[in-house]
Amino acid sequence: MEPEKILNISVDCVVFGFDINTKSLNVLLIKRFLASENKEEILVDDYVLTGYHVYKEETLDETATRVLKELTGLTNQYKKQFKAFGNPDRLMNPKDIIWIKNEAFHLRTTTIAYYFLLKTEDVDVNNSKKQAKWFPVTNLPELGFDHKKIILEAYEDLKIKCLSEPIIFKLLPDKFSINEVQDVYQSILGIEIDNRNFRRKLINKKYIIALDEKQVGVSKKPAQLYMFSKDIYDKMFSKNYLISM
Amino acid sequence: MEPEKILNISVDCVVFGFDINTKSLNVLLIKRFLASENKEEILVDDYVLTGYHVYKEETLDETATRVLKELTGLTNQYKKQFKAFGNPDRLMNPKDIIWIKNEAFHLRTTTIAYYFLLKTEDVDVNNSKKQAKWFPVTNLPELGFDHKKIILEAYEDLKIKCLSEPIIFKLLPDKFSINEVQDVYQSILGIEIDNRNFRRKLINKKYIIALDEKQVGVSKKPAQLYMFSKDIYDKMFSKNYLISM
DNA sequence: AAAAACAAACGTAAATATGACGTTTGTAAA
DNA sequence: TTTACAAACGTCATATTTACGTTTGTTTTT
Repeated sequence: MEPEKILNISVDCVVFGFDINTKSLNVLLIKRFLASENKEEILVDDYVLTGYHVYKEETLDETATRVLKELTGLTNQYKKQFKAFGNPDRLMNPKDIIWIKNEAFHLRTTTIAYYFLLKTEDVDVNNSKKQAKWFPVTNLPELGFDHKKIILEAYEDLKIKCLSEPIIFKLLPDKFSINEVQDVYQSILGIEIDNRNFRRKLINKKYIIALDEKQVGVSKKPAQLYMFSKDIYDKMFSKNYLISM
Repeated sequence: MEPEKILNISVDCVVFGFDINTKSLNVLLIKRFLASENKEEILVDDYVLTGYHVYKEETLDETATRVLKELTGLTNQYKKQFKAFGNPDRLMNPKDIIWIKNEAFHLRTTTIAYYFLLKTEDVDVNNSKKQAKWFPVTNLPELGFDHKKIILEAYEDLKIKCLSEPIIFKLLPDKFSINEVQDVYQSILGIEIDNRNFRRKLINKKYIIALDEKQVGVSKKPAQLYMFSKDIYDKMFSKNYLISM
């Protein structure tokens, strides 16, 4: 039996996945489709974030973890609670009202929004009851509720946070090349970075550790692989207090 | 008549005020006191943040603005929604349960926490129905509910944010000296900064504008006054994308 | 087997920023 | 007039960033 829900509080999750092949920062979205009873008219046909109500006996973090697990099977992924959305009209677009009629849903629901950082390759989008699909964050489809706003605010937070914290590595495999790290930064920030300067900067960080391994199965020169050492990073108490406003 | 409340959602406000005289970053707290019926036993005697339930027809931002205004009379102050707190047990300390008996309060309330940045001098702590008092953020009194946690998380957010955004000026008067800016940084970050280097750095920013004015009523050499130009800052699209993880 | 293609990796010089200090200046109070 | 002292200015060494050119090690093509 399902635990008791808090009817007016939900958690919505912006699942960011980096696709190392297409070098694209993607968001995992769920299809929302509803036709009229005679099936002649399409009432709702768009996408939404994955989310669910908070249970009476769980923390907000637990809700987020549960929501991600239900959709992807994944646990232990990086997550951040970045903002709550509670405008009285946030579920009041015409399509949303139609949709909500079919769901057990409170019209004045406040949602606590999280984002996750993971690798697209870790998610099997077909192995889910829901129709889930990856979209580049720069090319989102039509979105229901206020979910476009939520995604864009998550993206803004990620852009800022990736400059000062080593969360970028959550989007990459444990073993990565310097250029892959650069690809992630470029995708997130939407900028070009000089490879020679970036490489030097990264290699000089003590918490970026060269492995005895190279890429395999690539044409052209295979890249040296590195790992990120959280231990070393933490020990460097890397709050460097550089004021750069 | 009071608008209808959402019983299980509140907004709590961490009101940060910088005291330019004592050079202290303070938090505005409200006394919570309850004696037993025979007045012989003190049941609750501590402090809490200012906060209130969200009304059915208002946004979360509006709630925060209202809460600040009710306590201080102030409007148009810098605010940031930084986190929601919704643990099932967050109002379950013995004192909190006693307290809640006397209030119209839902035991499983999720709170959306904001912090405000302003000047202590702008607040008249005596001109309020509630017993409000400033405490240095480094020397907090006993706190009710989970408010200690909320304050510390707000403080952490502020520490990080002040390094990359010019929010520091929200804690200072419109006209300020270089050393006053330094005082704010030192108070927030808990570090010593070399005055000569800091001064050089700040003066070189194009959005720090020297005024035709000096401090008055000080012994010793009066300091040159400056202002912060948000216009210039914004035009410099100062997202400088300096990766400094 | 040699050559071509090309990403990976290395290198260099100038400009800018930072960190660690010493020195001078302007004002009110002694 | 002198003193005290915060405000303001200056200097040098080092570190970081920016903007490029060059070499190296693979696989694929000839």
